[in-house]
Amino acid sequence: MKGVPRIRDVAQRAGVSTATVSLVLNDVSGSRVAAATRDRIQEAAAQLGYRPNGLARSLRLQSSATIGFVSDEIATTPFAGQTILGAQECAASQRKLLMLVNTGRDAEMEVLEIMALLDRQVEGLVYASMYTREVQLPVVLRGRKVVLLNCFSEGSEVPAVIPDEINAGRTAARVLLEAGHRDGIYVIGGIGQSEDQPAGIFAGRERMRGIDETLRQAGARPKAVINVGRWEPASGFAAVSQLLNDGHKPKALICCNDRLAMGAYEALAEAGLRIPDDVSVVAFDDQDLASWLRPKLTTIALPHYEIGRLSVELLLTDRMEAVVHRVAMPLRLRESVAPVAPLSSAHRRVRKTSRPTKGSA
Amino acid sequence: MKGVPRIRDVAQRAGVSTATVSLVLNDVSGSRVAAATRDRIQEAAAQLGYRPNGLARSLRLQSSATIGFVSDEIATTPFAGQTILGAQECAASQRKLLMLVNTGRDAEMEVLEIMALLDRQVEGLVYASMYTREVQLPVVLRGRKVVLLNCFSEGSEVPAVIPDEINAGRTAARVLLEAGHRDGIYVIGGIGQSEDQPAGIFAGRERMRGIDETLRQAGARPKAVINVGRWEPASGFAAVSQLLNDGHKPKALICCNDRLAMGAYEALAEAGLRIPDDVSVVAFDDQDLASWLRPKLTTIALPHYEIGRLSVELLLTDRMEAVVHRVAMPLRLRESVAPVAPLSSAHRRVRKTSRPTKGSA
DNA sequence: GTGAAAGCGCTAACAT
DNA sequence: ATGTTAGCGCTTTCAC
Repeated sequence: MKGVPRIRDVAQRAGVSTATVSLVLNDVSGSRVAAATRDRIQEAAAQLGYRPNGLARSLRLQSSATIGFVSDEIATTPFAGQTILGAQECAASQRKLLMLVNTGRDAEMEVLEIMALLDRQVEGLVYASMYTREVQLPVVLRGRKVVLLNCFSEGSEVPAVIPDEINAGRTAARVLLEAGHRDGIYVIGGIGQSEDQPAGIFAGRERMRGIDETLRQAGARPKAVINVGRWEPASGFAAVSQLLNDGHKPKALICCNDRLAMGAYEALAEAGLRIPDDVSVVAFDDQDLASWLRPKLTTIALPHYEIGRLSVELLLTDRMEAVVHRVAMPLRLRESVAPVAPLSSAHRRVRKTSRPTKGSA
Repeated sequence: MKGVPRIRDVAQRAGVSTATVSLVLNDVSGSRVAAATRDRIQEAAAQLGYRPNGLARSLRLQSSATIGFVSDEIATTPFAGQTILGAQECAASQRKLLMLVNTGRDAEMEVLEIMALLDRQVEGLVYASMYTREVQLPVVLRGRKVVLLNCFSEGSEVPAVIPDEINAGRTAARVLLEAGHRDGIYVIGGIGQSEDQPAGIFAGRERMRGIDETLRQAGARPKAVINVGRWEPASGFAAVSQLLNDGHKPKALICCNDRLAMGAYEALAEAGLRIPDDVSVVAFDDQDLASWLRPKLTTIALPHYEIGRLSVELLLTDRMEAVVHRVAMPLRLRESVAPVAPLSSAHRRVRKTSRPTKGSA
């Protein structure tokens, strides 16, 4: 025997047929193999370092034990890493492998890449978007076993997994309300309306819904909602600077993502306002950035890992109903929210946030 | 014919044997098939929407057209996304698929995951580390076709691809020198020595080497090198605050990564020092963060994409010599470096950096 | 209890 | 110019 050992080599060495080796190695239930033979086979396999050829096995079994992961932009955004990790770990737990493919938002490429996956007989596909949005299910995917990750598609009968943005909005509002804030609340970001997105972006619309609802239920409402098209630090800085220049005196800011909050931090600092003493800030996403800011940013986390994990789990457990699964977005309580100006009349509420220790880093 | 069409179905429909279909569809060079037959086959295949079964094909061809990507931590760090993207795109350009696996730094898991890949007959493997370091090539990988990504292994005969950190260090120093800085240069980070890493981290050692060398060649040297164990914003803040408190008057800071620079920005701001007017700052990595800072950070970029791409290219072109490929780290010239205090004697040098427009966002 | 043989879907050497 | 056949490495009836 030369090269990689085959089942035939194991059979030969153990003095049995390949059929018996297969039975033993796969531990087939209803098979009656003598204990002695069994041992001989196990030993032979071990000695040779035999490992079944997965390709041959897959061909015979008509199942590849792989799943395809299609993403529009593997890159950028904190989304990628944790999402893929969640998907991969879930797949691994069922002894499945993930085949990764990236389409770069190019429709033609997308078809090609998906076909490459299909040709390899993947058992199912995850179709992932890097930011939450509605998508048109690619035609090549119709009738396939697929789950949508971080996107959804009205009318196409496939399950989808997205973050529960509405509840995240509620959480953000609640954090502020529980700290006693009712007045002077400003929202930076809004629905994220822009030329490209005249109706705003999904996260923006949903977060606003939750914020508005919860505030209203408490009889409060934002002093103003500043729509921002690009949710980047520079826009956050511009928006908040403007606000301050216009004479507004915010007591609390809900920033529609961490990056806007970063800009807000700068603008507040420049105006000599301290966080959270003068102004409380709460945001969304929980990028790494959030814990790099000083004081550390209280934010509602995108559940990247869980979204990836659940998508694959649905696939593997064959839960293919056209349901939109909304994954909870957990609150990361840090240092940027403080109770509203504690009056001399003693402490108003429990204070969960530790006071930011200025200059201690 | 029911279900997915097979080569047999195409053959039947075109009235030929499967062999001929294979010849035509694979466009085999030395084969003489009548143009008419050829057309009939093409048409039949098209009508049926026939696609060869990749598993069967791979089994027959003894080549799976897949490559394995093993990483210690798919997650965190900006590394993941772009690196995987580079690897995937390069693979795709050769019609190969990437199988992704993550070991979570668990040695036992690592072996299992790698075996899963090997069982699937991957044609080669990329073994990736999320931060540059020396690794011990896992025994299961010995004798396999593997390239090390962002890591290297003395003594194991495999190629490695890492960022060219030494030259990055030189670049950082050069940027400052070219802006006229010679005195008052401080390095924040150093070799990154800590309890865990008593000899410092690879990036730290190499960056320092390049910095020292270039500075020395210009007859300059850092006023001080502040070693920092954890290269995070908080440490950068602490280090620079300390410096300032101790009465130092830095004119330029080389921060060993962007995150340290973020902390440095804060410390400088708190001390009322402006960047780049009072202090120039240059850093390494080019995380997203770098362009979020105000003023935008001049930094030497980690070539994530190229590292991923090159690793796969080496694998696919079979360049398996045990060479350490050092990928250039490009300079991202932004706003955080300014010429040293322009004397009344007119402009000293070309000024490439645009003046940071305070407050314009 | 174990082995012989068929067959997963494809390609390639060899016939014709 | 096209068809026949063997075989990639494995699993799984079905005989014995």
